[in-house]
Amino acid sequence: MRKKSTHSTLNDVARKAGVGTTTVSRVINGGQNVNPETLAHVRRVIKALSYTPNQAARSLRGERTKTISLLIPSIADPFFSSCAEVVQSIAQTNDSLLIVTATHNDAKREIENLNVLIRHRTDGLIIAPSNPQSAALCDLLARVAIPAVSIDRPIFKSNIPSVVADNYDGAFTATQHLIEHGYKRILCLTGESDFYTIRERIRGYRKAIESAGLIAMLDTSIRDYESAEHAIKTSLKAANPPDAIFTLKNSTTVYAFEVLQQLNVKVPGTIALLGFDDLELASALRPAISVVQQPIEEIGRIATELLFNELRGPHKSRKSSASKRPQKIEVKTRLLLRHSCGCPSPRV
Amino acid sequence: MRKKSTHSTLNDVARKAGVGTTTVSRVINGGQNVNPETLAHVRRVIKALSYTPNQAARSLRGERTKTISLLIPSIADPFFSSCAEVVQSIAQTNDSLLIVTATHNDAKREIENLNVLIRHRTDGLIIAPSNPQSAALCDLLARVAIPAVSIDRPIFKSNIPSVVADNYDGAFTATQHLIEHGYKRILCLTGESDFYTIRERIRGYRKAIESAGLIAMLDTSIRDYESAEHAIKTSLKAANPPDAIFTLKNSTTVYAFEVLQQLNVKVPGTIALLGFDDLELASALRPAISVVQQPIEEIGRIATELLFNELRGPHKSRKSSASKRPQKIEVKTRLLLRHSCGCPSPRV
DNA sequence: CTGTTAGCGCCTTCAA
DNA sequence: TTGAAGGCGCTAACAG
Repeated sequence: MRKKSTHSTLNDVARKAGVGTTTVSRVINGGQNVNPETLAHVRRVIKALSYTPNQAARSLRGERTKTISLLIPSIADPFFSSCAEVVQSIAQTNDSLLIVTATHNDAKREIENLNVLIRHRTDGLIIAPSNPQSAALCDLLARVAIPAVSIDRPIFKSNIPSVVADNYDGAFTATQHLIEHGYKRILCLTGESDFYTIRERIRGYRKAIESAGLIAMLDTSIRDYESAEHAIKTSLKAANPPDAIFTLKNSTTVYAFEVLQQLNVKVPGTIALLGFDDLELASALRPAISVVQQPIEEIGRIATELLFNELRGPHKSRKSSASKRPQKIEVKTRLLLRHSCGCPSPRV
Repeated sequence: MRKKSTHSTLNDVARKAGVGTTTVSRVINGGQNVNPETLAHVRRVIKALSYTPNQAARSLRGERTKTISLLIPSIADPFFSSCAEVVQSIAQTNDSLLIVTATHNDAKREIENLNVLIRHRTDGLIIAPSNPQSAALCDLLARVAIPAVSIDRPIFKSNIPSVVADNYDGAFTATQHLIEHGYKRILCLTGESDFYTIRERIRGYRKAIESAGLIAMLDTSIRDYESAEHAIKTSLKAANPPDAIFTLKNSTTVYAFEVLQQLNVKVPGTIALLGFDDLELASALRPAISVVQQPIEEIGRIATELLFNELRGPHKSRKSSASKRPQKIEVKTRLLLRHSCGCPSPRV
């Protein structure tokens, strides 16, 4: 008969302390209504046995599992890891653990991960949906009534609240800034244009361009350095080459920067550059790259607080105040003007 | 009488299907020894009820919790988030979830987090110990017999295996490289010098310097841009200014780079620069920064595989083959020669 | 203030 | 091939 587990149980403690299990339970839950001496004694035994309550047993009784989960495309991505950092920190404040899974923007993996998380009865979900339209995701989320908040991208056709950057406004403002610099031919390089965030940014760019009576120049073909090189070279050789480039995502910004550098194009002299999303070393580059900075930490913070609010106050699920839900919180971005857009270099 | 939980249980399924719980249990565990028709029927009911087994109940019976945990200083740090990415991926392969907690190199938080993880009965631990010497950590880890592997830094006085970069060798090789370039006065800028990794790198630097008959120039005062500026300015004004700088951690490298740039010092012309740890945009900077690259993914991979091996084969805990444990696996670093060290710029 | 008891959902003997 | 029953560790009635 080998021991099931190496951990001692509440029962062990009770026996060894010569008290009932209830008393021990009271002790580990704050020690209300326990004789001070008994309390001290039991505490001593607990320490002696290095007893730690078993969360599984508690969860089984219907309590929370004290875990929340984060479903993101990638953990290594600075955007999402920054987000994870604040989510974890707030989870900790709420006495909860954070489970992280990576979906790699793959709907199938997303569902699989979600199922595992459901099996583990995680208390709540923060999710950057691989596909905002996914019916399978909505169904699953609706079937198990597990509190969820989406980040970075909304989940359409569901009443799951979402916290996203104001991509439209960010791109609009950025484009306007370029226009104010006097640039007339602003080329927009997108990267995968099928993402919600990218589409929103394109919308913003378009709106600003059209409002100014300029013409939109969009290239959605950028995938890597080579495609960026091709796109930029081509546009430079055209009759009306661009005088500014607006890149819509991190990797595209880097490719564009490297290509321009490689081609010895003067930035911002010949072509200005402005990117969506901040880069770690953007200010150490020459020229320092101006960017639209997303409020990552804030997105993570708001989403997590929303989630824990939901967990604390089990909202009347359908009626009444819930009727006006499907909230979508858009957090404003910030335009970080460094040098590549044509602004004067700030002193460090 | 409100329902305890919204989830249906194995019992619900059994009742609805008109079979015993055992049969349902068999079905969800592979369906061995079940009449094909019964099996199909039960499966249908399971689907109809969107039944998902409750992991807490399984764990309570003594099974694994199917979770492993990562204790790292910070999730946002690219080094550790890259590591987390591969750990999560391997965990997934092993049908396990990954819990991540941040210690911020604070021993107290580390212990607290660990206690929570123990309460959750996590199956295993991957930990970058805040302090390799911590007795409290060792004690705790020894008391609960929970499989653990340390990364980035070893845990001394314990038989927990560790997977770390070969910091000594990396620094040694890097310093030698600078020496081969002909630099005679190589200044080493450390950052917090009380960390294991930094100390190892200092050892490597020293060894190379001394082997070459040069004299070590060490500055351990770098904490931010200002301290870096002060340190570099001071050394430049000295009788024998350095002709190369070797920085021992990421942030220090960036500070040094910015200071040199600010001071209009020609790199690598006047002073060469080489850093420990790779930077996201190191190759986009001018000059592109040469670095010692740590095998992050490999460290994460090896550590996680070690952990799951341990979990699979509950090793005869003390005797026999275990006697030669306390393994310490040192993974070789890679010298990435770009331009700042004096090497010719590689074409992109 | 304290103890007894009945499950929470699941798996695993043990019988049939 | 199937089912009944016990127990994993814990907490919340419900007595004393």
